[in-house]
Amino acid sequence: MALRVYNTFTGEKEIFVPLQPGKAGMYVCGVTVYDYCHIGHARANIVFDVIFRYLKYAGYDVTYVRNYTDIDDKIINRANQEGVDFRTIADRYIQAFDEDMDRLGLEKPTVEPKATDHIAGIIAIIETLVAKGHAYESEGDVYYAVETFPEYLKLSGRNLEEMLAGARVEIGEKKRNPMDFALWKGSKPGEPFWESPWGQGRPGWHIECSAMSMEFLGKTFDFHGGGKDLVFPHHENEIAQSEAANGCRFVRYWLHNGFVNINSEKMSKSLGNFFTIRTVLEKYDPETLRFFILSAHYRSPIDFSDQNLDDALSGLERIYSCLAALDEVLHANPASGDLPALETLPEAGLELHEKLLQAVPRFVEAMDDDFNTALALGVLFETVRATNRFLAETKEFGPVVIALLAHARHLFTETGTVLGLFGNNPAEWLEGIKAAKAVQVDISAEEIERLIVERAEARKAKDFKRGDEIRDLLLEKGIQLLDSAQGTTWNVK
RNA sequence: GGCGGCGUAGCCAAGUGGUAAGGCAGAGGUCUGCAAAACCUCUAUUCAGCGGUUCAAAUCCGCUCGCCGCCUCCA
Repeated sequence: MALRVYNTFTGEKEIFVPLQPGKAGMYVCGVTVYDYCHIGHARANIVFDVIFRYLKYAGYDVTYVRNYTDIDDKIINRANQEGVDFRTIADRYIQAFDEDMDRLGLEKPTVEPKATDHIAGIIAIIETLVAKGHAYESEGDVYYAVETFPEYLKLSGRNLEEMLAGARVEIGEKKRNPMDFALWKGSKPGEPFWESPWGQGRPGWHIECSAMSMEFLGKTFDFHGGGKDLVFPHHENEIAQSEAANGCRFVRYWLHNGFVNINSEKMSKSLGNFFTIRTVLEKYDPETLRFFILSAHYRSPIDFSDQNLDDALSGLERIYSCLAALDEVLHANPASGDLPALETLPEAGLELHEKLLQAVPRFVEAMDDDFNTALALGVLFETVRATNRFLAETKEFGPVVIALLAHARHLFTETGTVLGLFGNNPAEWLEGIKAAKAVQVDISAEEIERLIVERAEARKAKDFKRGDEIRDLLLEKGIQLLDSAQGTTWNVK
């Protein structure tokens, strides 16, 4: 079945029909660069990274635009606090954002425009809006007159009269209607500015997205995404600006991701209950964070907690352990050929064979259904179990068996490309997790190794009492021993 | 107050009309000198509650309870 996406605009899942066959245009609101990103930003960006990857996987030629808002009141405030230029602040946090996204395994969007590089385009749209009577100049500011756009609030399903009746809307003297919003703000002394037909000033918050999306994707394009909190006013205002200026439909499918919660409450700057990405990554592996985020549907709220991250890590370890086992076998036995015919498989391989045949179609079906990554991961876990079972029961690794295992391995490589997961060398990744855990343990690796040797000697001498003593001692310190034919390894519990 | 969402096992989480995926945790078993890992089996007669529609409801409708979001900068 074809790709279906939930469109905020209609409130329904719709079959995706691209504007131009074989192509997809996507604009996602980026960050305002005045501080480090928190995990809410991580979620939004990871979610749209996966959507970008999946659209490409599905065969579309995708143009993905994600902007940096590098001029804004908050940036100016921050610059004033530090006594530096706004550019210094913006550049610092653009770099920080790039580092964070890179660590989280995000692909680079096709274009990452900055608002300040598009002032001319912004001014051009505002001029058009003024000329068409949708905007007016007022003491150096330019405002959008919401009453001139009958479809205003159609995205968020609100009612202008009722919103006006709400006491929380502050009436600015410069505005004709309290709901009008700024397209251009005249600059105060000492503030950064650009020359414009209305004097020196800077763009309002929403207009940059109208300008940049039009520049790179055209007047009408396929997807526009962002966090749920952007529906109003940001996206609503973008629609008003773009559609009034261009006289045509702005966005065809609106996608909005759910929040990251802390104790079931929205994480936000104002509540002060946020964690920055870098803080979280001091404690957790970036792929674990990514895996955690993808373990829920992108529109659902997701609760961030140590417990949930630990569970995610356990799940990811299960997958990587399976991949490490596969790689070990495949490394020792060169793979070749296609998926073997059923009748040539040993009994234990039938289930795996069947799972592998279904895996990609099921994965695709899950992703086609509004990017259901949680379901998709479920499919992969089923394959892990089938693989483990087969591995546990297989003694001889003939060409047929190897071909089957190679296909299992390939499944994870292929789906991992879409999800941005499993890209690490499994053995190395597991080793890294182990090392990270080992740091928190009150015993050195050398000491552990020494005790393992001592235990081996004791066991060789059939001194199981001493051997068990050592094992229990280590277990007490959180070290779990794993005996195998090749010797003893250890893990941090 | 207006608009919207959610409530599925101890925890996380899919499933939106056809008889409850998956993960974590837990219990028993196989393996093991004993363990661990892995594997096998088990763990929701039931989807917040109460009514209704239907041959059939976690899924649709109504009401109730609880939680959350947007309405102000916010991913």
